[in-house]
Amino acid sequence: MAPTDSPLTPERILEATEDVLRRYGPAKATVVDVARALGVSHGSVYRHFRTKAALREAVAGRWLAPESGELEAIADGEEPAGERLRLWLTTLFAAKRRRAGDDPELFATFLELARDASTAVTCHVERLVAQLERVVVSGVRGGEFAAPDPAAAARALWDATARFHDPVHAGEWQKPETEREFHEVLDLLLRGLRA
Amino acid sequence: MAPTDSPLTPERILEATEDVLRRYGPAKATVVDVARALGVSHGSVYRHFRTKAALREAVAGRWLAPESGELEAIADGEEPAGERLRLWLTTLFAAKRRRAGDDPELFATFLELARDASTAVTCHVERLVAQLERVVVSGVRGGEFAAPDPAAAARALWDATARFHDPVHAGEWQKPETEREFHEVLDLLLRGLRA
DNA sequence: GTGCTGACAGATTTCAATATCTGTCAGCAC
DNA sequence: GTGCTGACAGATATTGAAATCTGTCAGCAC
Repeated sequence: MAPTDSPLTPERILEATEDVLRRYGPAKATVVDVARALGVSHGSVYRHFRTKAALREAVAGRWLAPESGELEAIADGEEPAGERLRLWLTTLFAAKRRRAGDDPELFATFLELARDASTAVTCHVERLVAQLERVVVSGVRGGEFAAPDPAAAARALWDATARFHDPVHAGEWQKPETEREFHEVLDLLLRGLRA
Repeated sequence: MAPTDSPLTPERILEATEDVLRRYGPAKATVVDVARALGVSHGSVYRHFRTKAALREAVAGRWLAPESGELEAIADGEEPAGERLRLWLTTLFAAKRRRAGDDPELFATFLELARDASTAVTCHVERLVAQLERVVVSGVRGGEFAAPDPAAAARALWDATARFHDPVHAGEWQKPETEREFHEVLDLLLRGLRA
């Protein structure tokens, strides 16, 4: 790739890293590849990101942010808590499934990071469980849900739907019966929460 | 290993295969190793099992059988359905966790087979979900549970507890908070089932 | 000083030669 | 005939030498 006159920013490095990851996948992508794509030496990349791991974390963070944003809008919406919960989980599952299909290489990166309990992924999960907790709390306030410990209930909702959002299960998401199984689990969980 | 005078039976081959898998793990264990342990040529092993995959399947079947037996006794017991369901799932989780710790190499074999959707593992899961369904049906009969479609409810119970029985999650089972999280999920699911 | 380069040491990965394994089968021993 | 052996072809895994990568840093250009 030819050198550019624009300055080398973290932002530009992250974009190039995403491209490289998409093209080569997490196993083959190297820092040298990223530098080559930017037309700079790899030493310059290390000026902005201390390690290769930090770079991958940053890419994952950028990739995860829109997901958590979209869900936040639902979690803090105006519908009844039951509706919101159903919509939130359905949207989460749909987003995961879409991205696993559209961006398999980036998704593989994300799966590796999840395996190592990376900071970016852990924080993302904490944010999402906190959103769930807000929905549960508002449902309890409105008399729609009964939950002595909303934080525990939110965590239980997260754990009970693991098969539909944990990337290790991504291979099963394509199967036609999965959609039905997801809704069965959702119904059972909602019945368990109702006052 | 010195040759024996006793005849070469499938049973003896399976025992030797278990030993070899325990010692070398699924990645390194070979049919030649099994034959060596038995003091015969590897051609003799192929007389009893058509392929290496068939041999691994048979080992997995033998390994899985006691688990499904123990759970069957609980599923078809006399206690109230709620108690039975709680005990069944708790026993399943405890058994998985124990075996993942005691026999890591054999457990890794089992994980590989689960990944490939092997016949032995698929049948095992079907047996277990059928047991769950019997518990749900008896709960509905006794007026303890409400479930329009017991088969779907059984499947939902299985899917919602995936994090606590699916071998891909085995790494998380050691964490101290997992026991509590399991019971939170269990409580939520039982509340969802109650009439 | 600021931003980048390119050479470097040690760790990791690649590649091709070599060895081992899987699955088959003709044939030996009983 | 029955049960096993051991050699074989093709596929797979191992190995060690060579190439590449990661992360550092002295120094060049501006």
